[in-house]
Amino acid sequence: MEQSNAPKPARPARKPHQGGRVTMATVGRMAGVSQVTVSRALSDPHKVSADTLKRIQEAIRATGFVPNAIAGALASNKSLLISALVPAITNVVYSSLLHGFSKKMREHGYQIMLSETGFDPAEEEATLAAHLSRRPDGVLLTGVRHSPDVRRMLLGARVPVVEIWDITDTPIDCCVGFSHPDAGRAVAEFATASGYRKAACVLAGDERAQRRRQAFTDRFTELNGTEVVQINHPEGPATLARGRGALRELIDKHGFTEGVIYCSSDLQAHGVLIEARKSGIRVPEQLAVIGFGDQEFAAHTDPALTTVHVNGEKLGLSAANALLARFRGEEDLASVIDVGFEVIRRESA
Amino acid sequence: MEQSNAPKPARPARKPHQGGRVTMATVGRMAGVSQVTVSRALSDPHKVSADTLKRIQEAIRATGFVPNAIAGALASNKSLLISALVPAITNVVYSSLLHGFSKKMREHGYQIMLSETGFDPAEEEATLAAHLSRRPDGVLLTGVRHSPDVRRMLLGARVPVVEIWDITDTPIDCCVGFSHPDAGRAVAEFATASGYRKAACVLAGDERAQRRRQAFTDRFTELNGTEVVQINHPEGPATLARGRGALRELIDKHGFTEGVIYCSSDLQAHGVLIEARKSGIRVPEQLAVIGFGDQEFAAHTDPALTTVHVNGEKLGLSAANALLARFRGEEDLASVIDVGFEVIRRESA
DNA sequence: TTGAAAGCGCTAACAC
DNA sequence: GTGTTAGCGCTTTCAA
Repeated sequence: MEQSNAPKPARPARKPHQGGRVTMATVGRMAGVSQVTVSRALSDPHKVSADTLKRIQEAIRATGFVPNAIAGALASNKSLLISALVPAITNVVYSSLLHGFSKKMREHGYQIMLSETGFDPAEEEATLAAHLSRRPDGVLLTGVRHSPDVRRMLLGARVPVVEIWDITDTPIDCCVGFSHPDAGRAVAEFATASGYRKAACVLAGDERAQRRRQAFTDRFTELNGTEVVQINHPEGPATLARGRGALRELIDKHGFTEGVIYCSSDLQAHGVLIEARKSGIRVPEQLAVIGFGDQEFAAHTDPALTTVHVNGEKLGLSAANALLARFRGEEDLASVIDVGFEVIRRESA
Repeated sequence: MEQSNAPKPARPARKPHQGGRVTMATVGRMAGVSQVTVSRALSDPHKVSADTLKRIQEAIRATGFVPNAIAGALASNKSLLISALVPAITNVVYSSLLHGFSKKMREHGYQIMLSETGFDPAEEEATLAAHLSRRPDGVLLTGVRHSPDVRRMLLGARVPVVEIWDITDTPIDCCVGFSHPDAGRAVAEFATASGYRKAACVLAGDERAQRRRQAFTDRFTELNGTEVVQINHPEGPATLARGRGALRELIDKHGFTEGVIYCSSDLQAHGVLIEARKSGIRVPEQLAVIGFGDQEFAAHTDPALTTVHVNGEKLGLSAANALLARFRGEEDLASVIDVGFEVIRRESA
């Protein structure tokens, strides 16, 4: 009887997946080469002889082979996935950022895993955890204020991170954005220089809008010695309806009928414009209006909206470049990229 | 000398990854159990004794273990990833769909891999191929017109697919949307019933907008026996600026100064409204305006915009439910879900 | 230029 | 309740 220190005949511990899946092995068999050669043909075609390459390509076509990036990711420890967290994709500010960002990343073979956080830190944390388990090669976060757990998770994952739409001296890894307080102050100075001595703020939105408002208010008061009237809707999105309501409130409750109104978004500013027109208030003669964001429509309202321009698509692109540079392992990377902003004078102020 | 038909001592064919990565094995070692038990503790906690469970959870906390979903996906053949392709995320129509869709999917543990196709079939094809290599568990496509290659790839991947924002009798798998021609006809009938005998179409956008326009035109002509004036900007996005320009063109080149103007989007309709006001044209007395989409602002323009409402978030939710039902392997699944639309009469027509 | 072997970190299947 | 084994489909390494 044969000695049996040879390896035991393997017991099938597991049924194979449902039949028919085409793998590199299948393709290789068809082309008369091994599985590795197929892998090489795909990742480094010039490391394979022209003849085999052709046979492999034919086999791929014939079988309809689609490489399994999951297996590739596991083996190479590169997922080619980028995790992107934004507060709300229905907000054009963020979706246009993403547009520029993902375009660039896609060109380099990365796909975007996208989630909304709804301005909620707890949601951000939970979503980030879910994303990190998918082992993204990079992470895009909106804003620079994050929970300690978010920072900890990110640091632990040793993954490049870019925070956008704001800047700070202490980014997790790097940030691309602009100073919101600076923007608020710039508007206050612009308004003052334009001769307005009274002001109101119309706010709806996130913590960044709050900081713009605060800086505007402080600076305007400092320059003009007058209080700034505040209309705040911190909860929920900035909408045209809220802009209209805000002007009503300003007029009816605050008797605010002259001066400048600084809105936290173009959409609200547009609402103010509409309500002003409806109420027979002339803009900018009686009331001036300044928006924020310079969305497409801002140049085409009547009167055209004076606002603050930020190049969202370029910002998204810079963010992508920051990540890509990190993937390349470049040294001396900037950790704070300030893309700035610009006050655009049109007709409304 | 010992006989050597025993397996050869393994030669390290590959260096291990950089040190320090925490795996289930690490956690198990720390908790005094095997790796599988850790796996079970995570996926089926009640299959593990309370005591071990506690030790495992402690070990997880202590090590900062984050499960590797890539490895899980490879082993289980489930990626928990959904591929979503939309024409443009900066268009609120699509982003609000996505909002509802991804919310629901996320609740069930799925993450969204998102790409834009820019209304370009070739782009859609290339992006889909990239997505499919990531082995998504489901695919969301916008529209029902896709290249043969797209259909072939999808069928070959044997993955549930939901096509949204349009319907057809021959979906790849299933579709959730509404009939665009029906919507166009409904507007024609609404306009006719409202007493308008002359009409113009202002169009910018995709093939679906084209079909609405065509149906509107045919039906309006059929009912009123009058030609419908056409302003077409098939390339590029629908914008406020284009709406304004369209009205100028209608007035200056076509002498169109009475009747109803049907726009392919609310944004353009809003542009028409603004231009009309600026030109001293009364709406709806002289010119009536109808939009499409019922975006948030539509109810708050002045005059308020008459438009066609489609519940985008609900549509996204239905799409998610359709996929989830397929994941559950339910039988007798509807392959065409018509969510309908509604003409909303406000002040502009 | 090609191939063999090992292993990425997990889940499925089965035995105890 | 827990462990053992095999394997998911690739990439990496080394040898030829």
